[in-house]
Amino acid sequence: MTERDPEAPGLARLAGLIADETRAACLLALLDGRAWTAGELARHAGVAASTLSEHLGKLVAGGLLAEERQGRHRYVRLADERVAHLVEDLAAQVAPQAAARRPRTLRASSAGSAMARGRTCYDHLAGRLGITVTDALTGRGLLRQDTGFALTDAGLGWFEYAGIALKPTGRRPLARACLDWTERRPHLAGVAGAALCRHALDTGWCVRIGSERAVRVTPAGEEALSELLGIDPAELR
Amino acid sequence: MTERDPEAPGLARLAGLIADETRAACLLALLDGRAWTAGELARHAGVAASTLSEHLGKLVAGGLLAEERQGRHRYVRLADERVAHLVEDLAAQVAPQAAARRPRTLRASSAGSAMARGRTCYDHLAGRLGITVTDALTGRGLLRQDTGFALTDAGLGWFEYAGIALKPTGRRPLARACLDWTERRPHLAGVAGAALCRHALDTGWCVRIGSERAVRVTPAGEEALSELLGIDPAELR
DNA sequence: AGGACACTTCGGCGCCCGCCGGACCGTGCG
DNA sequence: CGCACGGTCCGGCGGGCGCCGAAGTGTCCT
Repeated sequence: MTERDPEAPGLARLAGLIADETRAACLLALLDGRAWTAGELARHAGVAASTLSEHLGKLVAGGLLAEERQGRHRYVRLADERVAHLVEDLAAQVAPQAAARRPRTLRASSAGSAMARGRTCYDHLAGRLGITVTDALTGRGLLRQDTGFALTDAGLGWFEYAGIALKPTGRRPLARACLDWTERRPHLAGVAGAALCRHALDTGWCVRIGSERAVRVTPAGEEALSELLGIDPAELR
Repeated sequence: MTERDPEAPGLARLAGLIADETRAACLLALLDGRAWTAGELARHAGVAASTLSEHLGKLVAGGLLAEERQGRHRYVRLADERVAHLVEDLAAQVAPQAAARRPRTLRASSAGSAMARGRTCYDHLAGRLGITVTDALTGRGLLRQDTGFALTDAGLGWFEYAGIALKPTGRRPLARACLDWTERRPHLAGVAGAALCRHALDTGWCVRIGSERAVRVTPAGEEALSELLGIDPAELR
């Protein structure tokens, strides 16, 4: 009959890179958008350094990770935004089942709630913080979600007014919806999402909690978000 | 250190479903949006019926496929639009490497060109046809791609004028970009893309070529697309 | 009723791959 | 300079899984 699609082997190989629990754990950890050392990932994943070294080799060879060697350290991060998008989407597909199990231990629950309040998702804001900002933009007519997902002209003006530069880079879309897997709702990603997140961290609207992906809104951030987007500070706590 | 993400096992399991070449071939085949019998897929993939039966069992159990049993036939199709999106995205990630190898045999090349001219991608139009229509919508101010991807108000009016109903279904976005993996450019998917494709097939603007994913524009279709979107019929040949 | 056919179940085979520990190599620090 | 340490390479082990053919079940046709 018709021959098997020629891209089937490539598809299988790509999926195979993610199909290992240890590698999956690495990719999820790297979703914070930062570079980790091989050792950190090995401890995080709970396997021997030698094992993780091989995993990194495969992920780098497969184009999912970019590496940067500094002295005796090997730093790796997600190769680009496309890979982050891919992992997000896969994780979001899994989430519906995960939503069924509720937080078990107190510690997991409180750690979970910090993450649920606000975190970074690769290079943009996510969690309730990300949703709140996205909703505020939409409610003020700066972002259009009813017929797709795009900034309006007023939205472009808002970014300019707020002093957040949006420089178009290659083919990456200016605005893109990223499905949050705790809130199960779309939030702002793409160039605009990344610029907003960077601005928020640079100007001190948010700070990272420890070395984790979770972020916290500062008093200065509350004031700025209230003024620029009419967000009630209580929503962020 | 910090514990491994709790969704790592789920992510690995999901990817594992796609990580087999035979299952990948099935998923790609099913991207045409139609239901295939187990036997058809077995012949397509070139494995024994018994082998394929087991694969289908896993894909269905994993939620990637929906099945429908009719008499002695087992029909399967992609479970929903989310799954189609996922497979598309993974395939698009693979495509860059595939683009390097050019068509080899004449037969593959001509079969490829029919697919490249126009085809369905799950439930919307893709290939050069999909791109041309998307570009025409964008050029006429009906679709906005510069700040994201969304229909404009004029675009909503166009669909109404053309007699294509857009009924919002659940959470599925009205317009969404789908990256075409032959053209490497975004084309219209989502509710609007599906409605447009269905309308095109129902009213005879396009017909399927054989039992494949490839579609051909009819003379009536050329006239309609020229009148409604100013598309030069020569672009579609 | 009987036979053809689509699909499923089962047992067995063989390969692939993730894991580890131990040896090795290079960097950085005291 | 030498030791500690991060990372890599290698051999070997074990489990998981995709494959098949043969036997079994249910459906449709004649």
